[in-house]
Amino acid sequence: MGVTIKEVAKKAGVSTATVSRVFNNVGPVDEETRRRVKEVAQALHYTPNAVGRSLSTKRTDAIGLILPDLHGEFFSEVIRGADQIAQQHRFHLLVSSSHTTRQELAEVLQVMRGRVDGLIIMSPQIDAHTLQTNLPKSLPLILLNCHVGDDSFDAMNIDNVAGAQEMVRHLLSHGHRYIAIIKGTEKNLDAEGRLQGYRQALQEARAEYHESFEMTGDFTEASGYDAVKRLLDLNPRPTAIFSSNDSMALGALSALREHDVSVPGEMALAGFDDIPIARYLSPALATVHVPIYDLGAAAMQKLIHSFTEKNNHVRKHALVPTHLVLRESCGCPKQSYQEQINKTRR
Amino acid sequence: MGVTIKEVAKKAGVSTATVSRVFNNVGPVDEETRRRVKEVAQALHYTPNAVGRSLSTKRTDAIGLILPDLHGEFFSEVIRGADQIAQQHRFHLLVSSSHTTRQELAEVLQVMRGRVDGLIIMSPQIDAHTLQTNLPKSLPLILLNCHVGDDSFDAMNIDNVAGAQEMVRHLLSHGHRYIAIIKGTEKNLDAEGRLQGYRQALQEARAEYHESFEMTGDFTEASGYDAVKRLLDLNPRPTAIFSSNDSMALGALSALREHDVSVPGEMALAGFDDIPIARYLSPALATVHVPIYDLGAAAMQKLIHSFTEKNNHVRKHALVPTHLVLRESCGCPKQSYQEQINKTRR
DNA sequence: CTGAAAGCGCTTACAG
DNA sequence: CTGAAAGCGCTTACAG
Repeated sequence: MGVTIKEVAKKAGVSTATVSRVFNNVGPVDEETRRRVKEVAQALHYTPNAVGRSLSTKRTDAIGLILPDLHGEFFSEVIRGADQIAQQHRFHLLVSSSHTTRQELAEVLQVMRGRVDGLIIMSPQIDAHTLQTNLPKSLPLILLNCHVGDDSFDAMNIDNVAGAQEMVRHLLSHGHRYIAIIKGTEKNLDAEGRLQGYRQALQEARAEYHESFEMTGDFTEASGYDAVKRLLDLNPRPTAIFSSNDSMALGALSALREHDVSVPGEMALAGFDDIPIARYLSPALATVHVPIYDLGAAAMQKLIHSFTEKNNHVRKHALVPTHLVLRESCGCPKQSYQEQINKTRR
Repeated sequence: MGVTIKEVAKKAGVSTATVSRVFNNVGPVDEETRRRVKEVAQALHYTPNAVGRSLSTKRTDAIGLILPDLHGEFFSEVIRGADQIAQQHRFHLLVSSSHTTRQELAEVLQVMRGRVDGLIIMSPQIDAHTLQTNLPKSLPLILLNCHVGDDSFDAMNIDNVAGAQEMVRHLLSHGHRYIAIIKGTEKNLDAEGRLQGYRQALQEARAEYHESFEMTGDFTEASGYDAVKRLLDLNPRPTAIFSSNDSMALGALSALREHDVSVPGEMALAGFDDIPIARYLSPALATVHVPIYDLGAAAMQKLIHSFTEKNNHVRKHALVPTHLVLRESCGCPKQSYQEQINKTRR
C-alpha cells in the first residue's frame, strides 16, 4: 500500500498528528519541524492516502458522474462541462459509465457510495426505488435527463418539446405543409418530448396532420435510412422531414441521395442534437442545438450549490433550453467556411 | 453519512462481524440470522460504505483512468474500451480528465491514490518524477501514449511511424511523386512519429523530398486550412497531401474547395485517426485508422494481468498497430452506403 | 507547539 | 455459528 503516515512520523521523530498538520497546513507547527517532516516525506515518497483521510473527515472532495453509455460526442461533452465547474470549486470528478441494466446501476451506486460527496446521474431507466435502496438519503443528487416518477429529486432536463416545436415551426415558415417526423426510440423520454413538440407545432399552425407521417425510428442511423425508404412512397408525399435526432438524419440523407431526391429542393430535412458531423454534411444539416456542455456544467453548479445552500430557494426541476442551428438542409442559405468556424469556437 | 454497519448490527441484535459476513457472503451464517440481518438492512436502506471497506481490505475493486482532455470522440472511445474489459473482470472504472499542467496532474494522482487498485495514465506531458513523487511504488500503472524518459514503466503506444509510412507508401502507389505533409503540433509525440513515417516512406521510395513540403500545423482544423493556402503556392506544387491528423485534413479540404482544386483529381488527400466525420465528407477522407477502443481495452487487459501475474513474462512496452482506411480522397474508388455502414458496425 | 487517544466504517483472524 | 478486538490510514478535539 506504500508508505503510511506512521512511517513518516517515526522517521521524523514526531507524532502522526504533527505529520497530518503539516500536510493539511492546519494548526501551528514549528518551522523546523515542518521542514523536517516534509523532507522525510519526500525521501519516502509519501502522499496521504485519500481513503484514510476521507474516512475520518467525512469529505471526499470528489463528485461522481454516472452515465449510461459513452457512444459519441454527447457524453464527453457532458463530462467536460461538469469537470470544468468541479475544478473551479476544487472538486474532482469521477466518472463511471456503461450502466444500462438495473443491476449494473445498483452496483455502481454502491461503488460510488462513500467515495463521493455528491452524485450526478444520467440514466434514462433509473427509478426512484433503485436510487433509494442503494444510496444514503443524505447524499446530494442531481438527475440529468432522467425520468423517475418521484418529484423529490433534483433534476435537470433538456427542453425537447420547445426545441422540436421551434424547428417544426421553422419548417412551416419555409412554406411546407406536409411535414413528416422520424420518431426516436419508443418509450424514450427524449423521443416523446420531440414528438410532442412536432405535434404541437402542427396543431397551432393548423397544418396538415397525417398519422402516417409519423415514421418509426430508434435513433440509429440505419433506422433513419429505412424510414425514408418507406416515407417516399407516401401519398401525399411529405416535402419536409423532421428527424428526432441527427444520427437518423444522417441515414435519411443517404437514402434521399440514393433515390436522387434533392435536399432541400425536393425534400427539406432537419435534425436534433447538433452533433459535430452535422455541419460537414452536404447539404449541411439544420438541427436543434442541445447545449450539452452547459448541461453538464449546470448540473454540477446546481449540485455544488446544494452542498452549501441546502437548495432551499432553488427550483428542483430545471429545463435547459435549446436553440435552432439553421443550415442548408432546411432551405436556408449556405454559410461561408469562416462563419462556420467562428460559430463553433467557444 | 447515512446508516452504518453498527446500526444494522444493533437493530438486528448481532455483531458487526455477522452483518459483514452476510453482506460479503463469506463464512457460515445461520439462515435465520442472515434473513433477519438482510431485513433490517433493507428497512434501514443500508449499503456498505466502500471507503470503510477498502480501507480494511486494501482493495478497492476500482481502476483509475487519467486523461488529459475530453475533446472529441477519441477519449470516449478509450474509456469505452477500458470499461468493457474492466467490467468483465468485475472492476469499476473511475475516469478523471482535463489535466494538462503538472500541478493538476499531481493533484489527481493523489486523489486517485488509495481509491484505486491500479491506474491507466494517458498524458503526453507526464514525467517520471511526477509519477514517482505522487504515487506509491506499489501501485500498478500503465502509461498510454505517454513519453516518459524512464523505461521502467509499463507502456502502450500507437505505432504512428508505421501508420504514416504505410499511408505515404499508398499515396506513392497512386503514382504521386510530390507529396506534402501537414505536420502536427511541435514536440508532440504523435506528430513526430507521423513525420518520421512520412520521411521514411519517401526515402525508401527514393521519391522527391523537399523540405518545403513539410508544412507547419498544430492538429487544429484552422491550421490545416492555413497550411493549404501556403502549399498551393509551392513550386513544384505537390499533388498529394498527407495530413498528420483528420482535423487538419478537414480544414485542408475546405481550403482546397475554396480554391477550386478538385480532390482527388488535382490533389489527393489523406489523414490520420479515422474520426467519425471522415467517412461523411465528400469526397470521403482516406485515413489511418487508430483502433482507439482496442487501445483502451488492451491497456486495461495489461493492467489487470499485472495484478495477478506480476507482469513477469510480458513485454513492458507494446505498440498498437494501425491500418489504412482507403476512401475517395486518396484516389480510391467510392464505396456504397451499405458497405460503409457494415464496416463501422462492431 | 506537540502528542496520546478516540474515532471514521469496515473486515478478519482468533477464540469460544 | 457468533462475537470481541485489533487494525486499515488518517484527522481532530483535548490536554499539556
